[in-house]
Amino acid sequence: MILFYSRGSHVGLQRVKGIFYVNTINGLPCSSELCLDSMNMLEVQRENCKNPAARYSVENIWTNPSASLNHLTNKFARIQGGSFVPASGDDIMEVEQLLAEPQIQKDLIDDISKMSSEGFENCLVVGEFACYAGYSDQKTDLGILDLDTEQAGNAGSKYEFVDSILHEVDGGNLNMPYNIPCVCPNYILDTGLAESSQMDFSSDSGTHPRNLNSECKTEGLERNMSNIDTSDCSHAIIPFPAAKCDQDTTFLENMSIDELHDAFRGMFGRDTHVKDKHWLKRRILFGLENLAEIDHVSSSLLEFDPCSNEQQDELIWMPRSSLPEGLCIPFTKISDSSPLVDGIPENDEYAGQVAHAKHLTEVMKIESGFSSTGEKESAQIPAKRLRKPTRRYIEETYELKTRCCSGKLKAAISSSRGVLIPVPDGVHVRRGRPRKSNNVMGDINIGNKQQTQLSMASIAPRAVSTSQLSDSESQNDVSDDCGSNTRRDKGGARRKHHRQWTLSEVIKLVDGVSQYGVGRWTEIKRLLFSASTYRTSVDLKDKWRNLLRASGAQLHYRKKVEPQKSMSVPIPHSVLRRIRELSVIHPYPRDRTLRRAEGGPAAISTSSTGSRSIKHNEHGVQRLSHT
DNA sequence: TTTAGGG
DNA sequence: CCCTAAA
Repeated sequence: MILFYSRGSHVGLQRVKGIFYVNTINGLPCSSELCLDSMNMLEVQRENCKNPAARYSVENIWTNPSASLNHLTNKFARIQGGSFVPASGDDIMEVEQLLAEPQIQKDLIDDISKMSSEGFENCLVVGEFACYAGYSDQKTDLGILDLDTEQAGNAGSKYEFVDSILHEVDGGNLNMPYNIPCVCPNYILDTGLAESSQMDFSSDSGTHPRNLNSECKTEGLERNMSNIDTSDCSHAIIPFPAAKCDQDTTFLENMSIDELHDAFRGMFGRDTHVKDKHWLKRRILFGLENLAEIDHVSSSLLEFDPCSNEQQDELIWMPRSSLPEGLCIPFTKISDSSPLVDGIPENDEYAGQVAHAKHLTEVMKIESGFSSTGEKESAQIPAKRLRKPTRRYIEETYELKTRCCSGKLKAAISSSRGVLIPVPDGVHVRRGRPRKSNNVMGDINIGNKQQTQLSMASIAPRAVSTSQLSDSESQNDVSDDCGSNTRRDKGGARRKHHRQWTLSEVIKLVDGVSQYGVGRWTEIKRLLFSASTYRTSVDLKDKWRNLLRASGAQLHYRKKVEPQKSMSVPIPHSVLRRIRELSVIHPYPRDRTLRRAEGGPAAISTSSTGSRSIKHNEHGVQRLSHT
């Protein structure tokens, strides 16, 4: 059985009584567990659910399509014969693409369908494995899952398809109301990189070379599928070791259902209610086949038991042979930093999921979750297909998280019907300039009506320190960030916090202009203002314009030297003079009229050839600045 | 994306 | 500072 993990995703597996639970994905705990027993079985189990009725398994899909399986999309790990093989980047599909582009998904489906129609039904394909909730009535077209049951005993059955989503997708009706957050944000992953590097998987890659998927393909597929391009299906197909079952089925032939159940229980430590003999036989055989190997694998893999209260549990991490370096994160790390559900009642599934989504800050829409009791399916046959949120959404969510952490929440999240909807900035927050007052929070004045729509907007007043900005350049150059919350996203944002220009900045700007000339704002910004992130090149330009005005360089025709009217930061005359000189050499306003107004004599006397004179003039400027 | 210029 | 057109 193959489960997918997206490129860079990591799955933490825990083995309990021969069943492998996927308890973490990308280091984040799963709210719903993916249970993999030692065979080709996949189960979905509610977390912390003691109710056996709420235990979902593929058995149900196999035998009872109306079983209340909640939807599950997984692309985690590649597992064959009980060995855990991380899929290499080449033969997995980008989950993001899958989720983002339905067309791609359709392509995959087309591929699979094509193969299916060409007689490759014997392959096990778990691409975008989707389990269906509320898949009711007699419509048992769960893809090849049924086919599996029917052909389990066929001598030629070596592979089987599991494509439970094809029909629905083709009908444009794919329902995935509940997504396991299999793709975890990278910025969460990043937090644990340093620690994770300590983990050593070197022995794994060497110990289990046979687990590499390339071999998986060569073992079985190329034999029977040599005539097709394996790249078409390499992401999804593995050999299914049912063939060997056929060889040994004889000794199980005579067993009754009950006996098979006993054997099943003895092997997997749990009961099954599946009545299908073929299914039971194959599973038992498969379990026998792979038990030894699994034990070997689990013992040789890195064992990591964060919760060591259960002796038999082993946390197994994927070998990182084909994984990006340093992406494995100890489970405890993440679980510590991002609690799954904190402070939320366990039985409140919805709230828990919302919290889950919030914690993951991941693009996760929850439309319908597990119902706590067990009644579920009929009520909710959601009609919406879950799509990967747009990049915009992700960014906003990320920003939201960031701002949440910094106490400056400006976006609102409103939840309706379980769908998390990010409210872009500016939708609810009135945009506008603060009134003439110095109230920096002026732009936070929000209409009451709109404020009611803010479900969780808390705009923490921040200490305004404009007046505290001293002239010491070092201080004001280093201190930034806090007030530089520039938000230029369309749709409006709050006005950038006014940052007073200090004298040092002005001098720096003047220097920059003298060095690089007027108009090279980007260059000046990069070379002189690289430290101050809050000053953009546009800011420099604006400031220069203001300086020109202030220095009276452009206002010759008016009041000549109107010294600083009411500048909060008085600019020394020397600097003003320097600005004037520069304005002569680098006339900023290209306007002819102004140019005429500012009088040419000075320009002619100091400079003759425009740009050439920059350096020449620079010295004069420098001298001026020192005075 | 950067610059110029109006607001 | 913001916004936009233009390059």
